[in-house]
Amino acid sequence: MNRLCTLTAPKGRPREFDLDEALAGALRVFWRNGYEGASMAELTAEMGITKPSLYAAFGNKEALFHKALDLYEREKLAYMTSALEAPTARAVAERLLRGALQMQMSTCDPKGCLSVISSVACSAEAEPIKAEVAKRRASSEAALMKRFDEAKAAGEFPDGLESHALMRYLFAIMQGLSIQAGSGATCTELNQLVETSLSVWPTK
Amino acid sequence: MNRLCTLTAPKGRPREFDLDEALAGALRVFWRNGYEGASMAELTAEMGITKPSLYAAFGNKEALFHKALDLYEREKLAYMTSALEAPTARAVAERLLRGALQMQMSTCDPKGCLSVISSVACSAEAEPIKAEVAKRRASSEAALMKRFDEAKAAGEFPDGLESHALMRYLFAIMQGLSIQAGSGATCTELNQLVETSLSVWPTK
DNA sequence: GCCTATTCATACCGTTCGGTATATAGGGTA
DNA sequence: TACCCTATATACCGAACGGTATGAATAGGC
Repeated sequence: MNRLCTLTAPKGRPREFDLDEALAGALRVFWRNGYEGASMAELTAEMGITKPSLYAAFGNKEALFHKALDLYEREKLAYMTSALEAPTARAVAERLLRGALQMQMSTCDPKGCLSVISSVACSAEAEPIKAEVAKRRASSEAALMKRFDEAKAAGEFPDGLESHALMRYLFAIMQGLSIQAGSGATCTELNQLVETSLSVWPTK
Repeated sequence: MNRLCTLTAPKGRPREFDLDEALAGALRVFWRNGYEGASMAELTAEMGITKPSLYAAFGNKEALFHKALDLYEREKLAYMTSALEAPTARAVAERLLRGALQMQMSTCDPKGCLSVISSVACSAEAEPIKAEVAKRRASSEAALMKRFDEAKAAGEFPDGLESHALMRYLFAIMQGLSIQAGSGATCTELNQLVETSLSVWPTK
C-alpha cells in the first residue's frame, strides 16, 4: 500500500484555487483599503474565489486579515529583521530607512504601510484589529530597542541620548515616510526624506 | 420700523441646537473614527440632533466632514501658522513639535491627528476625502517650505540641505508623532520623541 | 387669526454590509 | 458502482449603511 501521497491527497474534492495566491490578493485589498474599508465583495473579486470558499478556507474576515498580516510581515517587512544585523546603530537606521524607501517605491504594491493603515483606520468595532497591530508593532519596537541598547553599551550614542528615545524617533520617521508615500509623495521626495534623516543622524 | 434684529431673527421655527456645539461633536466622532468609520448614527448621537436636522443644517456627511475639518484646522492646528513667526527655522520646528505634543497630551480630545487619520483611512469611495485632505496638507507644506526658504536664504542651514527636504523631514516626524499618539504611546514617550528630534536638529 | 417658512421627530427608502443555508459537483476509497 | 468527504455556486439572511418623505410643532409677517 503506497502511503507516500497521503499528505498531498486529502479526502474530498480538491480546491480549485491556490491558497497563497488568494491570500496575496487579500493582502493587496487590505493594503489598499484598510481592514474596514475592504469589503467582502472586493476581497472575493481580487482573490478570485466566492464567499463560501473564502470562509471555508480562512474562517472569517478578521482571521483572513490576521493571515494577510502574517504574509505582509513575512514578505514585505523582512528587511526590518535583517537590518538589525548591521554593525552599528547608524547602519541599522540606514538599512531600515532604505528598506522602507525601496518598499514604497515598488510599482506593483499599494502605497503606504499596512500596519500604519490598520492601526489608524478603524471605528469602534475594529478595536481588536488595532490591538493586534499594536501588539505586533510593540514586538518590532522591542527588537529595535534591544539592538540600540547594544549600540549604546558600545558607546555609539552621544551622552544623554537614550536608546528608547532614538528607537521611537526612528520609527516616527518611518511612519511619516509611509504616510507621505500613501499621500502621493514622489520617489524623489521620499528619497530626500531618507537622505535628510540619515544626514542628521546623531553620532558621538 | 426696527430692523436691528432682522439678521438674528429668521422666519420659521428656530433651531433648538447650537450649530457650533453640534459641529464640535461631529469633529470628535470623525477624529475618533475617521470619515468612513464615523456612522450617521454615532454622529447624530454625539451631536445631540436627529438625522434630518443634520442634513438640513450641514448638507450631507461629506459636507459635514469638510466643516469639521475647517473647525479642526481653525482651533486645533492654529499653532501651525503661529509657529511660522518664530525667528529661526529651529525655533519654528520647536514650536511645531511642542505644539503637536501639547495637542496630543490633551485629555479631552481624541488621540492622533484628524488629517493623518482621514488621509489613510478610506476605501475607494472615499477618494474625494483623501484628495481634500491632501490639498490642505499641500497648503501647509507650502507655507512651511516658504518659511524654510527664508531660513535657508538667511544661511541657517548646513550646505547641501534643501528647505524642501527639511520641511518633508519635519512633517514626517510630526506624522509619526500623531501615529504613535493614536497607538497608545504615553506622554513621556511622545515627549522623548520631541526632545530627540530637537536634539538632532541640523544647525550650521 | 391666518399664512408662510423653517425645524423637529418618526418612520421609511434602496443598498451594502459580513456571514450562511442549501444543493450540486468532483475526487478518494471500497 | 456506491459511498463519503470536501469544494463549489447560487441565493439568501438580518443588520447597518447613507439619505429622505411626511406630518406635526413653532416662530415671524400681515
